[in-house]
Amino acid sequence: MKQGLLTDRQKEVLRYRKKGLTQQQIAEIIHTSKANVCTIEKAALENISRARETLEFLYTLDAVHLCTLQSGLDLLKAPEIIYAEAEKKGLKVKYDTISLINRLRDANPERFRGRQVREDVEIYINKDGDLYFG
Amino acid sequence: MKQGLLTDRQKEVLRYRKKGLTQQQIAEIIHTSKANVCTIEKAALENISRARETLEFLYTLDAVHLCTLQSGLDLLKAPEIIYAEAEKKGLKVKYDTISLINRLRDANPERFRGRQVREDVEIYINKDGDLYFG
DNA sequence: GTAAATTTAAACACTTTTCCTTAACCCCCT
DNA sequence: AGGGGGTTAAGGAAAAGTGTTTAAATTTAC
Repeated sequence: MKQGLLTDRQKEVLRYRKKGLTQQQIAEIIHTSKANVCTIEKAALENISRARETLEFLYTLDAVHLCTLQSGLDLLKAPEIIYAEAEKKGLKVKYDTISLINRLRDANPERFRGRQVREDVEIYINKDGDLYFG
Repeated sequence: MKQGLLTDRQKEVLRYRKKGLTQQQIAEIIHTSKANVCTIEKAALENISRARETLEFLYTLDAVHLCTLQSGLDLLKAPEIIYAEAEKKGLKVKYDTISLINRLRDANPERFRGRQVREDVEIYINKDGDLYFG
C-alpha cells in the first residue's frame, strides 16, 4: 500500500515553505542547493495538481457526454451550444454565461488561444448540471 | 504539464466498469487478458486513493503537531491523551471518544492491531479541532 | 459443486520520476 | 551594479511505476 503522491522530500519542503522560509534557507537546512529546493517544490505542486485532476476525473464517471467543442470554434459561442444540448437532455447547466466561459478556460488553458478553441474539447455533464471536460 | 494520475488504460477500464461490464468482457474489448484488466483496475483504485491521501496532506499543513501515540499503546487510552494535549493548546477536539477511536483506526488500519498501536502515530490538529495523522 | 468472476504473485521490458549538481537567467530593490 | 529570492536547463544515477504474461488461488453465483 503506497502512500500519497508526495515524497518525503517534497513534504519536507512544503512544510518549511508553509512556515515562510525561503528556498535558500531550506536548502541550508536540508543540505542541498536552492535550485534543488525549487525543483522539489515545483514537483510537489505538480503532484498536488495531478491529485486534484485525478479526483476530478471521478466526477466525469458520473457524467454523460454532452457535446464536443470543435477546434476553431469561437469560445463565446460555446455557452449557447452547451445550453441547447443540456436542454435537450432536460438538464440545467449550473453556470451562467460568464462563469461558463471562465470555467472552460480555467479547466484547460492550453486548449484555448484568445477566444478560439485550439483542439476539440469534450463536454460532460452530471445530474447537478456540473460540467467536466475531457 | 502532466495529466492526472490515471493512465488512459486505467480510465478506459474504469469507464467500462462503471457501465457494469465484467473484467472478462473488458479484456476482450481492449484485447488483453482478464488478469491484466484486474491489475489495471486495481492500480487505478490505488491511484485514486493516493490522490485522496495527497490532498489530505495539504490539510495537515494547516495543522500543528499535537502528540505522538507510541508503539504499544492501548488504543483505548489514546483519546484521553489527545484530549489532554488539545486542552493544553486551548483547542477543542472535534470528535467524541468513540468517533475518535474509529477515526484513528480508519485513517491507518495497518498501524493498529486489535487495540494496540503497532508503530508510532503522529497526531496533528488544526484550529477547527480536526485531527490528521502522519 | 461447478463454473464464472475476481484477485494475487512473480517476472520482464520499458518509461517515468526523483533527487542531485552545476551554471545560467529573471525580477525587484536600494 | 550587487544582493536576495526565485526559476530554468542539461545531464546523470537510482528508484518507482506501467503493461504484460502466465499460473495459481479465492470469491461469488447458480
